[in-house]
Amino acid sequence: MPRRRNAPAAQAAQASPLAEKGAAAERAFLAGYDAARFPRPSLAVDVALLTVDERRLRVLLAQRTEHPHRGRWGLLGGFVGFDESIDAAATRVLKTKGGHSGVFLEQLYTFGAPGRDPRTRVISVAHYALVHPEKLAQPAPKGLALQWADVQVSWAGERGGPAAALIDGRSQALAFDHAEMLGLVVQRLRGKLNYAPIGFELLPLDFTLFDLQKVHEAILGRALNKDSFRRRMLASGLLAATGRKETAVGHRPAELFRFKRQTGR
Amino acid sequence: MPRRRNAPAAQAAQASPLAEKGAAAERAFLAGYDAARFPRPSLAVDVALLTVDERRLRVLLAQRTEHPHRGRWGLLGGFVGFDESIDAAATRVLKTKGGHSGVFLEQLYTFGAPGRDPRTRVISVAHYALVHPEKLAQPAPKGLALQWADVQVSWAGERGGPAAALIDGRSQALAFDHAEMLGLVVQRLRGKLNYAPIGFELLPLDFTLFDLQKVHEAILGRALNKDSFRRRMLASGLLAATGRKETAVGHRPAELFRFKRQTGR
DNA sequence: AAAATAGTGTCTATGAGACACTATAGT
DNA sequence: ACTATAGTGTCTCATAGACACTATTTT
Repeated sequence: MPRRRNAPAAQAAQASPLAEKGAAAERAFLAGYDAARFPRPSLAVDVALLTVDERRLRVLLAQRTEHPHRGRWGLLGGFVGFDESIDAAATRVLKTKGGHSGVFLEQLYTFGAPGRDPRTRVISVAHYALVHPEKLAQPAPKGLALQWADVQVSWAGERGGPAAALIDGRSQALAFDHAEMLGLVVQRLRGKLNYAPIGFELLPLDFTLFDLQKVHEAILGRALNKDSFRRRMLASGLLAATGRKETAVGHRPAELFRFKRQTGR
Repeated sequence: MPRRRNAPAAQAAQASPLAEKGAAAERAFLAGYDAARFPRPSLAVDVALLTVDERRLRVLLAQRTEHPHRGRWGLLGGFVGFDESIDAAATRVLKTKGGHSGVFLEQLYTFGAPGRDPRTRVISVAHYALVHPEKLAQPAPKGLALQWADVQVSWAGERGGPAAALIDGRSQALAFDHAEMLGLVVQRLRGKLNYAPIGFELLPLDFTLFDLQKVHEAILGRALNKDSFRRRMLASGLLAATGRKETAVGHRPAELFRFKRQTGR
């Protein structure tokens, strides 16, 4: 996403006399601005960290240790600091509450219905992050109850709706509106899979074409045609053959590929 | 978008003894919660109202009458009330500052870089709205300087980047990060055109296939194949033939169609 | 008649799905 | 030898683009 800081201030610097008068007026206005005049909602971020393991789409949940919804499972969440960007807050929450960093992370949607948090008005900017299961071995930050849950949606295609999270096969009532957030994540992923190289974020450095297909199938919730999938992926130009093969697999070993990063990414 | 209010409170009502104890503790916690402990950013919405007129994609701009960026053109914006949902705020801003209601309106992305507003920390939830040019005749709310500007992007396809707004052919420096917002709107529209019936929002009730094609071309920024476009649209099942034809057009009149709304929408 | 767009028919290129077949590892 | 998956070749079908042609209105 493009982002810019305070560009207008930089433009005001190169001032004509008229512009200088306006700039002075603006400085005076800003000096007298009282930010506390209006009551303001609190701002939070929530992060759905996803992986695909054993053909299943899974999400990392944290058990809430505080009210509200104490004891309930929910996405990784936290408040945004006053001088902290939204991206930075999401990155920090993922690291300190989920123990992961350096993974794909993207903003999803902002939830702000009054009453979604019983404490006070809280706006939450929902994010999703993707990690491959090899990285899962990392120990959870100590003192945190974390658990990977299966993601299950009751709708097909990209229709949308809430998603359920299953721990040991049992559906969990999630905190706040996190079931809606999770459903929206699945919907976004399914849409994005058609045009963005998103599957690679859920795989280790080296992977086989079948591995990649299993990731796609887990996200889409349906089986894909093997032949067509192979051709599409090889034709995409995003795969670099390593020349090496799987070992110890009980059948003919498949070739290992790597993701060929786009130029300038 | 799915939305839910305070569902957890409803669930707490059907209480087992253990759950009742937890609910009591939660009520006690909430009674003692002080929302003012942490400094909080202000929350705003911005709305890019778009139309397609004479094959050009256009956006409604408002001239700022107050600091900061007084005199500059920007999207329609305003603060979110403490008890107001984000959607409601966007609808209200579109109505009171842009004079339009009953149009397609959707959340886009949330901008929250520190310093994007010189007053104080302001988070803005960017939206976009679509209206057809027949509705444009509505008079602007009095006292507001509003102006339709041409939207111009310097990038092709869905690559993304900021967009420029042109009034009388001259590019305007937009307030805040509104050039980024506008660019993101175009990117989103181009993507959405492939799978969502978005073009109809920019057309009057009755329209010809060529009208629809012109809308698509304005959004995509490139010419489309006539034959293929016709076939695709007729095959989509979204068009209802009216049996009537254009009149007074200086050439063979085309048949008028209507948008066949999806069941349940 | 000229101009301009509407609308139809047909050919070709491309990509997905289906299916059959061969290849190569572990057991 | 058997099993399981890898990987190739070929056929069919659906769809997009290109192009040619006819149709129908106003000026």
